[in-house]
Amino acid sequence: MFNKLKNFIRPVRVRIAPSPTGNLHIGTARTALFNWLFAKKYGGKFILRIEDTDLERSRPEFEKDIINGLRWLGLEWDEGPYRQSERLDTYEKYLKKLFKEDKAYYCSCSKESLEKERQRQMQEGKPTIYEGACRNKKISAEQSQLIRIKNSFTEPIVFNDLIRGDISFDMKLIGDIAIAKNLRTPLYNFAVVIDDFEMKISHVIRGEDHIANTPKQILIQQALGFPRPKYAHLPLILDPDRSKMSKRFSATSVQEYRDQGYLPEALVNFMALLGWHPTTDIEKLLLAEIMEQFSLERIQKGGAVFDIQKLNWFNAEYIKEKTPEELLAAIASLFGKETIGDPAVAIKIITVGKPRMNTLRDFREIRNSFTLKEYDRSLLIWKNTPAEKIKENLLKTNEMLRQLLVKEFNDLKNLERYLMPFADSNGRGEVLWPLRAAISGRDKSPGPFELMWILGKEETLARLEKAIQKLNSDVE
RNA sequence: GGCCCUAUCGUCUAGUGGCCUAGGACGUGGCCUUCUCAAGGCCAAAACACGAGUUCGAUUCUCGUUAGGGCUACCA
Repeated sequence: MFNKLKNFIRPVRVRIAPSPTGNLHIGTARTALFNWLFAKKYGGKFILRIEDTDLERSRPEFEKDIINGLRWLGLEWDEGPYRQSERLDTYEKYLKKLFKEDKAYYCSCSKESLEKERQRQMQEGKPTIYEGACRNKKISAEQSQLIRIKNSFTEPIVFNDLIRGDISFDMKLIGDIAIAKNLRTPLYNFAVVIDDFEMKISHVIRGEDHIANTPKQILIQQALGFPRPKYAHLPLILDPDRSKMSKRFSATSVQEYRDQGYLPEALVNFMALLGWHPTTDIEKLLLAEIMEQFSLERIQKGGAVFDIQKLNWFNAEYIKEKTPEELLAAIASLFGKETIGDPAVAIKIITVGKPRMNTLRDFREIRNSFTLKEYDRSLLIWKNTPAEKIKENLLKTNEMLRQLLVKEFNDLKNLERYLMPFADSNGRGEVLWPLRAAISGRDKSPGPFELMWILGKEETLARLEKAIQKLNSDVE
């Protein structure tokens, strides 16, 4: 019984097949994520295949970026990376097989004539197809421009998409598609079909933009007698104008988000929710938790707009969960040790700044907010309190703080316990506002105790003196 | 132009014929907390594209319209 079942249920093997013609794209990363989730959920294998058949545009540094990006996101692969450029013998073998069986032929049409034909068809309102002018011409390999496959389908091809249901294509509208430039240079649709077969891919999970390629790939599969994998086409990630995500609106590469100080947990969580939804109302989920509840049935059909606000919220949430030490390490590795300065101070800044951070990059801005800028005397005045009273309170707090040991200054709780009774008896606003204003020099800032804790005794007292002088000179 | 896909709050979505007075999250607004700003807590506004069917009953099923998107390479 079990063996019988095994004949029908193939082991789950999925792949991510990026082409190294650019940095790891958000869309590719999300496709990788869904493939990874599917593989892990069903105990299958996740395979990485680099589709570098386009020699002109493929670059090793992009491959490196893709690999680093997937690792950073925590999407480790079980097999690979395979490279199509290293598999040319295999493609040639199958190309020869097609020739031998009279299923492929050389085409000598020039790029220009093909383009002209295409334009003409479009103007006449006809579908743009290659009708097979060279099909029976017996063109030699030397005269050839490219290799085409014979499409003799008269019936439509219907395939079942796991997300969208049956999709049907009229094969007469597809024509004899190009599958290779020559025996050593396969084209995308051909290389994909060969590799998916050779790598025993069970489920092809990819972006919606590949729906139109599917009948072409099935055509090649059938010519070669390959089994058909199951298909699932994911909705696209969209820009705010609902077109396919592009650089026009926002950063499109994973690298850019990492550089901007986004955490991998946040990006993974956010990307998973672009087209998929958990089974409960809890949206904040780690990779392993998403995997637990993942299923293709819960994937949306329509495209999803990339909403940076929600990404920011996720990122802020995950930042709040980290310890200051963890954040310090992440910031140091991202921007270099020199942006941090004194680690002891940096830890304090992060502790105070954490609720204000959307990204790790915000650290710099928060750190800079502690430098004292020139400010107006009126900033020190709380509501309608007389300047004399303000000065009096400032003098008193200055005096109290002066008596504290440096060690006592470094204890945030102690600082607060020490000063609060005075503030309570003289009015919190009248004491705390001028204190905070004097130390920060700004109308908006963290609380006075936090500021003093970060700046230390010496700097705090210096700033207080300065404020008192301001009040003295202008009070006359 | 042709082919294909899609359609619930501004955005991501729940919803599989009655549990819907359409639920959650982000964002937005308000209130509370409070020395300011954040953070936090509470509350609110905000959507089934339209038109025909099917049905006792449609957000949910069917058809059409409209709107959006994708593909249309010797790129992947």
